[in-house]
Amino acid sequence: MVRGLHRNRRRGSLRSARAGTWSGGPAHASHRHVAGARSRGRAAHGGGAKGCAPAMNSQTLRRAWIEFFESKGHKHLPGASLVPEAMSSTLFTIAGMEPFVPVFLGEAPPPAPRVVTVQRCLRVAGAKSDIENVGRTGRHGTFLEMLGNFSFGDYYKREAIAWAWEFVTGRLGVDKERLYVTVHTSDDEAQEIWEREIGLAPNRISRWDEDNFWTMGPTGPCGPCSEIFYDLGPNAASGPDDTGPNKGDRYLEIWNLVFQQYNRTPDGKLHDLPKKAIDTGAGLERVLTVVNGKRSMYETDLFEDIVHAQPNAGATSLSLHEQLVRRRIIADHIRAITFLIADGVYPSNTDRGYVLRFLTRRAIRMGRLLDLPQGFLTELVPAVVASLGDGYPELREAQSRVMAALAEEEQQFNRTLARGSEILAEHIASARASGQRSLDGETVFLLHDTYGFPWELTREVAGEEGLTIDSVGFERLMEQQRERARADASAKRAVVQVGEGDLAAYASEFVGYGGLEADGTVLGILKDGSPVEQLAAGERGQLILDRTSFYAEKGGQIGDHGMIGRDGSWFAVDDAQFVGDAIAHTGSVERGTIHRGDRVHTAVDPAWRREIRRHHTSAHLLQRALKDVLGDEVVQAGSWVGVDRMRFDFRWPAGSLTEEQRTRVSERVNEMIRADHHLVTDELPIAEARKSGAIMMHGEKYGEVVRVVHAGPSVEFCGGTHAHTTGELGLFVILSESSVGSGARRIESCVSKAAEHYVEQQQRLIGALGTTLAARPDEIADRIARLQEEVRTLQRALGDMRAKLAASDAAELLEHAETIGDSKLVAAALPGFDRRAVTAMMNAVRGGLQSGVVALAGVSDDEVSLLVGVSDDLVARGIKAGELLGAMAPHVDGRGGGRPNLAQGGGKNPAGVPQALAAVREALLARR
RNA sequence: GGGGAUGUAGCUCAGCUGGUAGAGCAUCGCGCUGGCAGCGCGAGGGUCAGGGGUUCGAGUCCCCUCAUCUCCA
Repeated sequence: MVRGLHRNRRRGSLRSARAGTWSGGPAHASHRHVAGARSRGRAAHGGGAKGCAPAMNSQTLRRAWIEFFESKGHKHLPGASLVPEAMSSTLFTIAGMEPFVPVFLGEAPPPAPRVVTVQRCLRVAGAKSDIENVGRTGRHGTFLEMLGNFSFGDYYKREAIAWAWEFVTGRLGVDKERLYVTVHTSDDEAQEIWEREIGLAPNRISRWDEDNFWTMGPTGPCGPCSEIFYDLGPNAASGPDDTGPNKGDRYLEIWNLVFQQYNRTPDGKLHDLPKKAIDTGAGLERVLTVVNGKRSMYETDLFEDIVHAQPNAGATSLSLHEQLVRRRIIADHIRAITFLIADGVYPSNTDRGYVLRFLTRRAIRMGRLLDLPQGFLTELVPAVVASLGDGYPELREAQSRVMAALAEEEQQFNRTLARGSEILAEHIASARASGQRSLDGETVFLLHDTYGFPWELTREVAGEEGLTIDSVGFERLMEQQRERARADASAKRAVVQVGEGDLAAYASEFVGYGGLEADGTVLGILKDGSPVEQLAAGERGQLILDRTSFYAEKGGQIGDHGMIGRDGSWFAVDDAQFVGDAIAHTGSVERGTIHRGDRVHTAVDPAWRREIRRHHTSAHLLQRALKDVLGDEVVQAGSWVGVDRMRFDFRWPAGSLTEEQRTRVSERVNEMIRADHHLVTDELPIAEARKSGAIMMHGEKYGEVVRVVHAGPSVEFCGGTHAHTTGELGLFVILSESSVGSGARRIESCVSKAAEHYVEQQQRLIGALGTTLAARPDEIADRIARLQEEVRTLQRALGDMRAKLAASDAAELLEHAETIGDSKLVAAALPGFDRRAVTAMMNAVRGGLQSGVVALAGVSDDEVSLLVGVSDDLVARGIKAGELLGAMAPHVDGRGGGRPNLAQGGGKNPAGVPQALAAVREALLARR
């Protein structure tokens, strides 16, 4: 009875879905957060009996971790964004060591010899692989926090192992009897430390090969590792074979100690690293599980709080266990979603934005299965912030922005579902009409691929109509799609690798913040992409210097122009770009010869740099002005600074700016320019800079020391070059305001000379208009409006006149109508009639001729327009306009065709018009 | 980055295999009318996203660009 009721309600909701409203309605919305939610959640997973307080919650564990390693001389660094640096090969930060990859590779100096971090990570790389396990096992999740301690050539295996053991057994008090470790087959040293110094029995240590050799990729730093496992007990075993680490679910890996010992070169050989390093990672969620005596990380406060924050389920056919799994998946996904948006990722159809969208839509589908009210996902954001806000204060600041972006995405998905439902209904109807029992794979794929309608929903709705779906055919098409994308990606990768390898070895120092000139040494020269020893006059190439005053394109500021030279030899630079850490100066030798190893003087074109500096500063002022006028929710989404204009993209969901907003923004910037603020640049540690409230671009990662640029009320992190005072900018002008995708706007503007130039140009244009129109500038708009009105009136009058003329001409033509057999024929040549005029005449003549054939030939500009009309009664007797036209067209060197009652054609030989008209008569006669 | 779809009046959309650019709503005018989207008649409103090509002729076919939606990597 109850089940039946549920099914009916469910069906009802789907029906309304197909009608275009997925809204649960206001009745749903008012049911959120009812008191029963908490107790129901508890009861559902059977944890209600355990009344004792947890040994440690996520916040105390996070703090304990940092404090413990600080006491061992480590420097605590804040975790990096989920969005890695531009050069990274991964889409997201996937490991605690990721921000330190350049350090391990020797490309950057270590921030400190010993470092401790809590690093947020996202693991959805193989979107289909692990994600299916999320919420189902106790240890799989997409968003994770990695606890890491690092040594860069400082301490090594002995200390790393000892401290790990001390933290787990001492500080956390984990039962030693349940701990097991693994060691690499080659690593007798680690085995010995575990046995002799820790005192672990040999039967608790197992040796593995590939499982205990850590690599970052096919090449680069790598080494053996040693892992600590916790025995969850026989009840957790996944089978009789689950008797130790790496075999099943019973033994949970909580810590991985990586001993970075080698560098693997492309030939596959291992070379000893000059400085051996330690990189350890413990999953916060897993450690928390163990500390609290739970079997699943979903039973810890990190997830329970978010599961409990979810509203009550509505009508659902899912078992309690399946409901809980769905709730855990939602909890996992909303954690990832919240952090992604906070770190500056927005839902889109490419790259990171797509992964975010994928997670969002997956979570919403899960919620749908539980019949949760629309918008539930957005409402969960505060719970995530409450859960993680202590560890990540930036989350609190981002909350309203995250909710706004998520609410928009939820709405977008509802629109997608509504549209997909309509299309699906059509396909179901036609499938049923043709007596099919199943929807073919092509249809399911079309709905998914083109309209974003999830196949699970297709199956569900089709099922209600008694149809199955061809999931084999669907999966085959999906695989083809994946294959296409992969083939493309691997083809692209192969290309990128060629040519850049030689430069990666170099690093250049930028010394141009203070001045435009510097002295350096030529480290390398490239011509056509390959290294050469020298470059002679007239040759183009690239120079790599150890020190340079040229700013390489970065942060949206374009590369400098200028000269590099030594006595008598000059190289003109027209671009500067980063290649790895090296700055490549592109240009050509104007005089003499440049050799590798030359001591050279670099001189940036002062006018060039001056204009760029001013435009860069204007970007800062514009951002400040946008926030002042539109509100602080404006977030920069990229910029481009050139020598004569500037492009600024920002998140702004409310569509185009009004005229008034534009004006106010422009006025605000000019105010700041007139105030003539001095620009002050501080270099400070990142933590202090953050406190100062400077605007920081989300997703951008900075070194330990950052540059903070003050320009009056504008305070921003920035590595670019700037004007000395805002007054230098002179005048700010907005050139355009446009869209760059949903929820993002672009402003193009200019300052200084470019702005002056623009204003002059506008004045010239207005002047020219005024002269042409003989009007004062303020009269131009009115004058044009009047002219347009006049043109319209004249056109209308002309149209009427034409119609009248046509009518009288038509009357005359009708008088001359011939009778051929029992049908009438009007055949006429119309000099000066173009295609439109002939068409008008046709209408006039046909209006006065109930039954008959009209054949007209207009001639204008040496082109002939043919038109043949046949009345319906004659069409019924088999006379086709197309055939008559076919008889006419050859005489004017043309062709044509059309429908039985009206045919059009044309040709380029006016001399043939009489013959063409004669041909119609003959054709009609022949039909008799 | 690759694939699919869409772009026509202010809005929602139709326009079959190329052959005179349409409907509903909205706007304006006139008339009728005792309401809730009242009714009737009429009018204005279009570079068919932009550019190129094929063709006698392109909203329709082909190519490129842009925008939006969507899937995959």
